[in-house]
Amino acid sequence: MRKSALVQRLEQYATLSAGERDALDWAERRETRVPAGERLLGRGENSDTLYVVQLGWFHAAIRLPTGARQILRFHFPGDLMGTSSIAWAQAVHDFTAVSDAIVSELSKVNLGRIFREQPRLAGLLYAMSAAENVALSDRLTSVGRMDSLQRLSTLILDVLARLRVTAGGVIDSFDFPLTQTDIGDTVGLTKVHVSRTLGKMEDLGLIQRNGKRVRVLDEARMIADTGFVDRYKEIESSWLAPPPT
Amino acid sequence: MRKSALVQRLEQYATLSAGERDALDWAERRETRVPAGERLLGRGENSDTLYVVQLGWFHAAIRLPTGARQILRFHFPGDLMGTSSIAWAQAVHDFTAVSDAIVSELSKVNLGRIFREQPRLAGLLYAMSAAENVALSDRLTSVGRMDSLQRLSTLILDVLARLRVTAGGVIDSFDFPLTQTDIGDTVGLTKVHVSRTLGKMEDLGLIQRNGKRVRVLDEARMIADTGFVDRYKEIESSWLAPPPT
DNA sequence: CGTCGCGTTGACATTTTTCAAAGTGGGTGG
DNA sequence: CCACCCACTTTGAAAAATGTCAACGCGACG
Repeated sequence: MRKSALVQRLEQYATLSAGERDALDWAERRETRVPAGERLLGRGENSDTLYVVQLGWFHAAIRLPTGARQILRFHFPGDLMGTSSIAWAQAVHDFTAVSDAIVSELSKVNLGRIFREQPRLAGLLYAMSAAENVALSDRLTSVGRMDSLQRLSTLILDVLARLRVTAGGVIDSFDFPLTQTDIGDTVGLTKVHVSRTLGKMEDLGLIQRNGKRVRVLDEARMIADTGFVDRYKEIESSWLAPPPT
Repeated sequence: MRKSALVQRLEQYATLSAGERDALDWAERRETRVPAGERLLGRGENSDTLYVVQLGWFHAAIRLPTGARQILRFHFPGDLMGTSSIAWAQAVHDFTAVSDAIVSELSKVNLGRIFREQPRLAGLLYAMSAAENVALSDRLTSVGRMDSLQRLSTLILDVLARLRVTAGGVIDSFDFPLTQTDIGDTVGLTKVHVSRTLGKMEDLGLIQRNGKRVRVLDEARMIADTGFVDRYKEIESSWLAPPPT
């Protein structure tokens, strides 16, 4: 069996013991393919399970009564999806595959078991949840207090930073599988304004586009202009005791 | 010794065992008074401890290089503050007392001990963190996809819902200790526009103001207009096993 | 070949910001 | 007790950013 993406993620932050790895392997079930564009879980549906992204992108979104949509967050391989619904019996957000994807399930009950038997894993998951919190805070700051160009810059820098974690090297271009409507729903702009602003960013020499591919040309200027901070490089776990042996 | 507000909060979600209560009492240290307007912790400062709000309001904020500020979240009694910084050695946000307040400290190391010895508490804290994520998501949705009137409505409804949790009854007015600059920094508007929009809400008969006091007159219409969902009523914890005895 | 989703562009409308000034009220020192 | 001050709120007019509506282009796909 392939090593779970969640195990790989956690191993970036701490060395896992065999027992910890086994506990995760045991808890994850039922790998499922999800084709691009398909919704994995809709708001209001019962949710007694979480999902681990093994491959591909997802997004989490809320839909307003008016039909408007806010995309809250993207989920990459190794992310635990659906934690936001853990405190309620029904899902709070929609989860939709942005690209062809594979997930495995981790039931809430099994998560409870991990909390009981593998306290350090629990702590790491807690830290990941806190990191998610900060990512949302950064997006909120961007949407609440920046203009359109800065919002798109932070989005691109953010995606770049997250991809670099798994890519293992420094990348400066990537495939951006979102439509401009999706992008607008992420940063709080209209698709029309997204189109104009991306055009302007190209004119300014900040980025270069080729179909769905985006190349970042002047990362330094984009960072200076937005105050972007890459928070994905590390997470602190020294407050957690070493694992049981 | 007074019962910790965190214990009270958790007891709303699950019946705590004596061992769980003791573990929390033991972990919390050093109550401190914080006068209104004082900053408890600034971004970038070392943070090896979390804070439990015992009394009063705080807000968590980010400051941009430009000087702009985004207020991310308000913390009420029973909230665990600083969890967002748990994955980093330095604080990520500023925490400022909105009103005169009292906090106690809960060091990260003691939190680690709770995770090891009281797995169900760990699970409850995880659920609280997930709930915090959802609250941020709701704010992001409001700022990203609603106009000024709706943003202010959701803010007022949100504060109202959170105060009702502790007030124990249905309240329809409350003291709002924020300046209009603060409010604007919360919902992504200028103080000038906040002033205008609050005036309009009064004209429309949605609210009524008296100094710093706000009375909600037409909650039904505000809810219908925003799709607001009160998520503070309950949190699910049935995926957690009963506490050790 | 036609259709459909997506991106682009233009003209115009609306919302929100900016800048400036005046009003208000609570607190403080004389 | 009064006068002043300071932070905050309110108001107006003009500017800027963003949204809306509509048309067109383009490529993928049946």
